Amino acid sequence: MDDQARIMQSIGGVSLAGHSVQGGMALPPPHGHDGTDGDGRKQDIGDILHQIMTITDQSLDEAQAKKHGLNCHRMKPALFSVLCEIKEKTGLSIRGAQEEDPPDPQLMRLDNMLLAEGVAGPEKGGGSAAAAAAAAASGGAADNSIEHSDYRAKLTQIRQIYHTELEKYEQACNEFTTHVMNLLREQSRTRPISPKEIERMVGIIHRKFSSIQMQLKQSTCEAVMILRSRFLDARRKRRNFSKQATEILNEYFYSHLSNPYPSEEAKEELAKKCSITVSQVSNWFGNKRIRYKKNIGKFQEEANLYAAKTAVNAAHAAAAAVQNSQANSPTTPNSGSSGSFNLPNSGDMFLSMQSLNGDSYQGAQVGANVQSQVDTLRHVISQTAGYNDALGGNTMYSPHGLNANGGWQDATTPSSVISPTEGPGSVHSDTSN
DNA sequence: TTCAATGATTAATT
DNA sequence: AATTAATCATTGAA
Repeated sequence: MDDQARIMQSIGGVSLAGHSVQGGMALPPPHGHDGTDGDGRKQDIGDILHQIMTITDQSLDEAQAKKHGLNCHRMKPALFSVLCEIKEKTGLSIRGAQEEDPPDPQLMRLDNMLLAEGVAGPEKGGGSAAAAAAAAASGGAADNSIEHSDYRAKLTQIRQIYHTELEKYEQACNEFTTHVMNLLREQSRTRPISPKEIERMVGIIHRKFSSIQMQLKQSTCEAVMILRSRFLDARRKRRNFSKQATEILNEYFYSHLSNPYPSEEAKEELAKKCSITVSQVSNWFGNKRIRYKKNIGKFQEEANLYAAKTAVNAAHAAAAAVQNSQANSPTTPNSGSSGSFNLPNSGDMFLSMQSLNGDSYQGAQVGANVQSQVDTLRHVISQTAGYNDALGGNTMYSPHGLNANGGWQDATTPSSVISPTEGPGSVHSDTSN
């Protein structure tokens, strides 16, 4: 009972003091009259602590009243700041180390991948538009793009899910953060909470949410990878090139048999003509070279076919070239070999064509295009010559620029003529499956 | 179903 | 970076 009375009295005192403070003047408290200022403050603090200790015993109304009283006490700000400081120090010592952790490398990887796959980042409307344009530009690639449109549709689906989920998370995170911040700010009126602490709390919340986000990103990445492996693995969805494209490629190949390495520009040209990509052209030539070299006999028929195809033009052009060189015009301009694969300046050196079937070619220096025409001519010659030298099995002759070591020397070879009637069925070395 | 043909990928090489 | 050689995975004809 006695305690209670004293408390009530103190409350009255505190309230009074508070009011006086609010009034604008920091008057000494009622108890402060008896001695020094220090004594009064001590008394104040004692009172406050006492009140805090006993506040749980009070009824709600009383507690509210007391709270108000405490809030208005003139010592409150100072005490709070001191308490904040103490908390700050202890809190920091507890978990001060993991303040600014570096960005998670795994998260970064995921982010990069999502960005690369076009899941994260800006809406790739341009991408689909470009693809559509490419499809429109190239009729042959239509089926290809249809294939990809399926992939794109699925990717867009993933993308949408990812973005809505991400947005949801973000929104939830923000909501939660503001909620917590409000709560803490509210509490900071009655509890010593420093801004730094709030900040830290926000950081913790963000970390938690970002770990959830990481899971989302991880599963999205997985989904994309699966989609990718199913749709974009070209080995699975291999399409044969159109007959036309193969034709063009073969024409080039056999008319440049001495050096079937199209320059970058030539590749681009071929790619455009065949409605395929440059790397596809490179693949094709890579495969062709190796397979041709491995089993020339098998390709003989094909070679002759394409040789015959271009024979007329080539013969024409070659004749013109020879005439030109005989007329000692030093540079042979494009002798317009049928318009196709006219290497503009393919870096081919001037070739001294001495030994075309042993004949010494007096035209000494002609351009690469002529060389290719000569290649073609060789086929024609070989075809008409009918030089059946009994290539029953794998007698490796070195036709054209293919030297004994298996390299394509652009120098001319002393090619004795080729057997045209050599059926397939020599060594089948590529059929390793 | 089988199997050669073929486009793509990969590791090694230059 | 381009190419070779080996290999993979699919296509399409038989």
